[in-house]
Amino acid sequence: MSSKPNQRKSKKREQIIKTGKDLFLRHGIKRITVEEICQKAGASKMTFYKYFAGKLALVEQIWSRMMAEGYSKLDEINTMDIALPEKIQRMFAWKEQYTANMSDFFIEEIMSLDFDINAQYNQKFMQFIAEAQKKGEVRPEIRPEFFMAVLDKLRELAFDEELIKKYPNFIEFNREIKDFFWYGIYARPDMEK
Amino acid sequence: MSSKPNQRKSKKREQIIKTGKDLFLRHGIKRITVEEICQKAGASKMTFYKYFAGKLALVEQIWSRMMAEGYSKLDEINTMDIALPEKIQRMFAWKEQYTANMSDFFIEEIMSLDFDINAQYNQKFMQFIAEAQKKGEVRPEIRPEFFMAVLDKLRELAFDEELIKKYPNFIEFNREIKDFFWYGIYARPDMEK
DNA sequence: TCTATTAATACAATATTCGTATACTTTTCA
DNA sequence: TGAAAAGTATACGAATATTGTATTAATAGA
Repeated sequence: MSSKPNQRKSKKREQIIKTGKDLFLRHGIKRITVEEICQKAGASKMTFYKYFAGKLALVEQIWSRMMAEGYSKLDEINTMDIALPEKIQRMFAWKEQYTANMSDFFIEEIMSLDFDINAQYNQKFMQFIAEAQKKGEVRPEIRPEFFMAVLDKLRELAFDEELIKKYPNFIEFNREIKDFFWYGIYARPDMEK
Repeated sequence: MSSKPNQRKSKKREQIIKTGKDLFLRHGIKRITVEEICQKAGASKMTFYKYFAGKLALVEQIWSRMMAEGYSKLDEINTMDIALPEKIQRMFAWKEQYTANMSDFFIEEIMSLDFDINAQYNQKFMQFIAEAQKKGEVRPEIRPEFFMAVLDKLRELAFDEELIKKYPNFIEFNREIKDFFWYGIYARPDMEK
């Protein structure tokens, strides 16, 4: 009765995702062709297009899964009975480790695409802040809408080529933004670096 | 009186080589475009084509320099007053460290091209063997011509896709070949692994 | 065996990359 | 300073590579 077969469970599909992720993370998106993924994944091109509308659809699937991991981690850390600075530190630590083997190329490219999942993640993040606000860990007068606007603006910085050049890599640059964001927000800027 | 100006000393030229090397090692040759190199090197395409006939010419230049480093190291180790096994071990150690941050892609691609410099390196290597032979460290009945033939045949293995798949990466595979080569050659196969 | 899935190949439509021509600006240094 | 050398920006046709689909055949699981 199921018009769509067990597409989610196809081994080939999983193999394509796995291979694609590996290649994208290492080399970035534009450098990798569908055919290369298929070849390395041991699947034919037809199979690829059966499961994905195109290269970007695959990227979105991969990114979505990665963001899901982010969700879990965010939740996990948020549930912990520790202070905000400690949470933030742990989140950064996790993210740093998580992005350690992503090439700058990939990060830069993925930032320039905007998938729905990103918006969802933002929302999740807003909630996190709102909760911290309720606990009095973040200045209460800041509005969620302002958060969003600031986040957007800061993201725009990611396209300032000249600025980026001043950093050894994109991860460093990203950390700078995050640091500013947090230290500008947090009520006690004396937290350990 | 010099018809060719100081092309060898051009800063842009050096920058292109440096950038190209970095990108090629990380991602392999076919993935990188001339324009990308130029952009990252801060040079215009015209400048690129002024100094290099094309992408492959740049690759050859880069590879040539790397091989030159290999020469020096080979010489340096060979001059040392140590036994052959120790020399071999040091050469391997150096090569491993040297190739550690080369992507498999680059290694695979560079092997499939045959630049003159490779032949020269082979010759150098033959000399090294010949000397070891004189000292009685390698079986004396093996002829240089045989060395060459064996080397060629072993290199052909590098195109056996099926075989390569059995190894975690190209470097591992390479080590297997080298190990076979040496242990098959060396008079005392009991040398430490 | 029947049905799903996958493969192999060829293909037109597109997109990308190459390498050069042209006209221009900046650097170098005698 | 001013001529020579080095480099830039842009545009472009030609060559190549990539995409996504159609077709036909092979293969594996229930």
